[in-house]
Amino acid sequence: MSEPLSPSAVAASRQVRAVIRRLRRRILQAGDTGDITLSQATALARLEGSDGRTTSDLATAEGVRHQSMTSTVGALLEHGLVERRPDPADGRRLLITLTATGQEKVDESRQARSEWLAARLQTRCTEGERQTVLAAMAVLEQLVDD
Amino acid sequence: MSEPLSPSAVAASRQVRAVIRRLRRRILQAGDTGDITLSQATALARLEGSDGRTTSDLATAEGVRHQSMTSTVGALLEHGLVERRPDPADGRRLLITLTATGQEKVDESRQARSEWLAARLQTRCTEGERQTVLAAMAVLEQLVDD
DNA sequence: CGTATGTCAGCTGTACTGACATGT
DNA sequence: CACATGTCAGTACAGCTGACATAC
Repeated sequence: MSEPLSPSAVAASRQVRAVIRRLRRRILQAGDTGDITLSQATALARLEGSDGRTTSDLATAEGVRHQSMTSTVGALLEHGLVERRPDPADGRRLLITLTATGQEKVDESRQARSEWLAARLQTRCTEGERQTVLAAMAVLEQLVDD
Repeated sequence: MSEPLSPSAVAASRQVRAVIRRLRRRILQAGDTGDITLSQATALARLEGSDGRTTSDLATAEGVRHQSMTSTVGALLEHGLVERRPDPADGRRLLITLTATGQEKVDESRQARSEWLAARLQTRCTEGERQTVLAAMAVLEQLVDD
């Protein structure tokens, strides 16, 4: 319990907390694209190139509860951006796929640089810096998992 | 302007967003002292070492509307963590200061929230991984600044 | 008067927990 | 039976806008 923490652990902890607070605010602030919300757009992007993913699957990928993803997917359904069909192999599952409109939306978002962070990573970072960020995210992701 | 985004920019953007969502939830969970919320704790921390700041002042510092800060400060008042006194020089202003209990809370919250992440960075990462995280945070911090 | 400060009410976005039905 | 999937209801948090009073 009172094991000494290395300077880098303390420094990294403080830095991570400060950065995620600021990043989160900026991302949410820049997230108003008009018609669909940020969490909807994020889930939509994850469906690209998939034959069908379940709500629970998406929830795990996004790190939220499956109940939360149900409402996100529900909004996408109402917008006609995704459709559902039952999994013939497992009656509990409903497979979510992009509709043609949904696919257009994904392309549109990407083309229009609706992702504030992606645009900044592109224009204000070197490839090496982006690789560093990716590596760090892999490290942090492990820490979140139990 | 309309340059295509590199794969690493798109991948890093997605990863960062997923990781900050998970980290934030874990940090909230770990720092849950049961009484005050994260935004309250953040505002409280900003009052440390101050002779008195206004809600508008705090709102600007946190990058939120003054109406939003009013409710945050209101909660802190109800908890007895801050107190208000009118500014003798300007009748519109109410100066907010920490109470003794509020100062205790600042220290408490800071400890509770930073320990979880620091401990994990210590026990589950190598020194090299911690340096990678620190490097990535420096990169991301630049992106938040205008 | 215009501007700044502060409050109140109502809304949205996001994600949570709990309870429940159903299918494997 | 336990477990996974999905839905619905209710709650919490954090921010927003609009309307208003008050003080400079």
